[in-house]
Amino acid sequence: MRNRENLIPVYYRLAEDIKHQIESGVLKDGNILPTEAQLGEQYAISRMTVRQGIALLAEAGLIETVKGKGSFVTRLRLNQLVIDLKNNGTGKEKLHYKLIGVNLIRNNLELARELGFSGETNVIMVKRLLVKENLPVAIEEKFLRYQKGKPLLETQLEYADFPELVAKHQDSVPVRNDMAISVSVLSAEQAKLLEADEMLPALVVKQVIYAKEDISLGVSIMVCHKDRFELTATSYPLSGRL
Amino acid sequence: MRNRENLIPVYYRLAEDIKHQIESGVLKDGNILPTEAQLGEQYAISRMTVRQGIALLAEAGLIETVKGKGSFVTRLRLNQLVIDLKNNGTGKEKLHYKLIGVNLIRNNLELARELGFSGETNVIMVKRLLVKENLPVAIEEKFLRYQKGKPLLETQLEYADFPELVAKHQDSVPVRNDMAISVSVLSAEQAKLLEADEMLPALVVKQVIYAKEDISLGVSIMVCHKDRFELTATSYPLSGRL
DNA sequence: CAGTGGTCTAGACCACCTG
DNA sequence: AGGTGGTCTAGACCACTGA
Repeated sequence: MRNRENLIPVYYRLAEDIKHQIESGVLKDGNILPTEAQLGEQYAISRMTVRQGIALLAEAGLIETVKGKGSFVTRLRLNQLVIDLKNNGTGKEKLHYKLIGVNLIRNNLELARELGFSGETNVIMVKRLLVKENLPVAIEEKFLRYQKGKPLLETQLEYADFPELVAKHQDSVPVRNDMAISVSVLSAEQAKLLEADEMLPALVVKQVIYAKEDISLGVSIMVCHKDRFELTATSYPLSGRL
Repeated sequence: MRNRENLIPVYYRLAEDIKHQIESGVLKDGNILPTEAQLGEQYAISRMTVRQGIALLAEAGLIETVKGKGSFVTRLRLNQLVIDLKNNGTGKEKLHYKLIGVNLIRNNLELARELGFSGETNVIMVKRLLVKENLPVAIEEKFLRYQKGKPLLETQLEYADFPELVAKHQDSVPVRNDMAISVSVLSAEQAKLLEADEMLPALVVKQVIYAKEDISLGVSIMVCHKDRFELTATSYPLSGRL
């Protein structure tokens, strides 16, 4: 059964059929799917093509396959949410970045150790303000390993997001980004920058970018105005494309 | 080149080889990979097997393939972080759940509309306290569509996490979970439950569970003590299994 | 036009699970 | 032992890209 008249691939149709059966409750959590051979017969397609469809469903988290047993419907992993740092902040309005300052902090072992920058005691600190419609939204402080011969370009400082900035500045390849979300209150200095009251509660987002083998490449701390910034996440991307 | 002596599949070795080339900087962002035919020749394997390895890399977000052109190294999507609601909270210590109350709120159109429960005006509200080592960590309020003949069992109320609870209580299949993270201050009542001071800043995590076609099935609001709860996320799961 | 990735086949052998 | 999914092959045709 080659893919004639209709442009969408057969394995994709198979995957969608099963997906709809799951979402409508025909196939329930824990149910076993027909075997790959059976599905191949039903759809009159070869087993490898069936497997391609099965793989899509497994990737989306709708089913799990167990060697020697079969494929089983699983509850979607709705406990895993994806937070997309782009399209995040406060609505669709464009954010502007206002550079406050760039410092090279030399030989501060204390700081370097705190940032996890083993073997490097010179730290670059970048501080900038996120502005939306002339209203300050958050303060960003970024700490980077000093890297000889890799200057920070003006344009990078103004526009690049954090993982991108690290990638541009480092020879090492960033492979992981860890995030911690917590709550604080604004200091006098922070309140002034954000044009808000001191002691106002604030959302604090800390990121650490790692190269392979857990080598820390950079740390970013965002202090966000509580009424002008909201973090959102959704489970959807994990089960996307189907 | 069948898979002899070594137990790991060939396509997996291929994927790991390329992964290491990317992580060590041999292959850089934007570089094109050898064609599938070339890789097949290099590794002395068939093209379908090469494609299996390529698919792994694409799934992990390390490369992107473009029809008619080739496969290209991409920067990892470190802007997408995954929040895993299990293993989240405050360390590895086990959380206990203390049920505060269950209410059936009848014919409250205002509330039902606010929750997005179209066509259903009866709402079940579950309130419970998250406790760690005898210290209250967060207050949870869950709102569920009333569903005839689907009682909430004691055990579910005590242990089930929110998406699971919704799945158990509803006939509809949950397919999406949206989350919003914001900041608030404790009310007098909340402060009392959390054994904390009134007006203390608090992390607020709101979740909405949907069935297909954006039908809202349930809403959960967690108010977390700022010093006893921290949300963490990592980019790792998206690029996992390699 | 030649080259690329995307789809698909009809086989094969294997490792794993269950009765 | 018989059934399942996991791996792999050696072909084939297609749609898309670029020169």
